[in-house]
Amino acid sequence: MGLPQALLAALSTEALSGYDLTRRFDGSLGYFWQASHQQIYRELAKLTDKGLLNVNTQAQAKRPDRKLYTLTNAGHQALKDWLTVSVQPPQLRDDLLVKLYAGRWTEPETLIKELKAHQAQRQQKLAIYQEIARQYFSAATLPYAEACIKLTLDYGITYEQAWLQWCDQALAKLSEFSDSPP
Amino acid sequence: MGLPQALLAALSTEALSGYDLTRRFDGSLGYFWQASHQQIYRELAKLTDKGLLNVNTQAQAKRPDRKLYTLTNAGHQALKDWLTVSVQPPQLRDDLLVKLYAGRWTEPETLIKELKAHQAQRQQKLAIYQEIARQYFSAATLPYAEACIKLTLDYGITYEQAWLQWCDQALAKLSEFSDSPP
DNA sequence: ATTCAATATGCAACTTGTTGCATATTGAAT
DNA sequence: ATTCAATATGCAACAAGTTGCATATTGAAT
Repeated sequence: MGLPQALLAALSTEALSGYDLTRRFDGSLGYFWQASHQQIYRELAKLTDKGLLNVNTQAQAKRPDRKLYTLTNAGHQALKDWLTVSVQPPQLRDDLLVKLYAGRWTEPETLIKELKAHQAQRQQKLAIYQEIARQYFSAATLPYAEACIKLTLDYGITYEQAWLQWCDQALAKLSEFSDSPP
Repeated sequence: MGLPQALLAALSTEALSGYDLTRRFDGSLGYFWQASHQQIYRELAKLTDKGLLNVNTQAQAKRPDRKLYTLTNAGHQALKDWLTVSVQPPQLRDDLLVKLYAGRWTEPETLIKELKAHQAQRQQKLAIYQEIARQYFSAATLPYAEACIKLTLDYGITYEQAWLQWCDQALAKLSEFSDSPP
């Protein structure tokens, strides 16, 4: 239960189409919540049914109609209500850790290779987060709304940095069991 | 796609019943993969159908039968094969970050309260991880199999520490916008 | 001319995960 | 005497997420 709220949150400051939202979930929003366009369209229909969203269909000359969604008063209230209800920390489900748990059944080299692939991906993500922080959130003082969003970005940066730090240690430890020179 | 492998991994070193596995997922394994008993029983049936698991039903005097599961050769091979196929980093889905993203629609005090609740939970988890590390993994040198498992524990410790570090910053930042004294 | 990427939406089938319920026994606590 | 926790398994219904497919147009590239 987080996608409905993520959609409400995204639509709380601007009117967006399903397509726009899909791209939001590739970027900013997507750094802490992912959703495919199929999920988004389905959920938008549900939220509209529940009376939380308004649809404003814009006919376009030569393209499919754009359906712009905005919050109804009920939608806005639902978002505010949710903000006061406590939520649980997410459950961790990480294939890589399952692999390490069963690591005895493969060579250290296999694990090292996998870790390095993840390391490269994480480094990229971290660089992106840092670039966003530099470009959009480098002001000395931010207003409350932006400061809140910056906290999510800070989270991403802290998290990726911690992951990379752990990865370095893990690689060092595994190389102790490896025959081939590092 | 990780539950089947987590089950195979758990059963790769000992024969266990569904009930045993359920408790494993409350502890060690559960720190990086969660599953309810319903999921576990369903998946065990599936894996048995596929010929990856053997069942050895033990009639017990006055209790329901215990079904002890072990890996077949095919099951063991499936686990080994999976270890060589690369997996993707997990997708992040965190309600708390969605809340911060939409933080402008509520008071900083609401967010602070929520963060502190999560902080307490995380501190507890960290303490548990550290205690396990102290009790079972404090030897100067561990054999490969144990060293691999220790890496998953190290991950948990690094992750929770990083989270708590971020949380401190976040609380400090939010208190700047709060009327009430910290 | 044709392919390809981007724009824009959506259905259907499937897998995975959650919630609620159901059964049956033992032993300890109230 | 009765309740409660632990042991031990499972079904059914639902919600959430994934995968594959389908449609239709524009403009740029080959």
